[in-house]
Amino acid sequence: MNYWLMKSEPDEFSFLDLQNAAKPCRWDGVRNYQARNFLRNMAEGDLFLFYHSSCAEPGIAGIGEIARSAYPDPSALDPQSPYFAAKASAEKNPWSAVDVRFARSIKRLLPLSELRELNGLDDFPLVQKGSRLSVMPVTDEQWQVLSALF
DNA sequence: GCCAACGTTGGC
DNA sequence: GCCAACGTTGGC
Repeated sequence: MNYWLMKSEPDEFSFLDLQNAAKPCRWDGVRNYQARNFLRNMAEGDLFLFYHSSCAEPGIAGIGEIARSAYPDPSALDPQSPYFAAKASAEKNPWSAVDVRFARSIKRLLPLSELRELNGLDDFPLVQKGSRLSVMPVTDEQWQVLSALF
């Protein structure tokens, strides 16, 4: 099983939204090739850190689980969607989505500022200067470091 | 709101 | 293929 981190703006979709959802939620709108490639490497049952970005308290809010592995992202074909991709077609849709569900809560939000202080996360893209990846892998070692705070 | 850093676009 | 211009991300 692999571990991941995925960013979401809580104003749009928060960890609480995921927790309160009655069924799996689609994680769509990823429009970066590197992030998309990580999506495609996800398997049902993988766990991910749900990260809140672009908000008052950026940080890890909780833990989710991949409920369905990657499939073509329907939002790329929807002209009404903010994620509409004009160059995509049903035959050739380069973008992927996964479905996710709530896995477990953590004791408190783990703020980015605190994550920067931890030892063992130097190679973690989240804390690297200039990194904007919205989907990234988490190594077993990094997960171990973080799980001490869950 | 600012701005650094990055990714993408498009002319050449 | 280069690279300037532009748009986006995302912390602060």
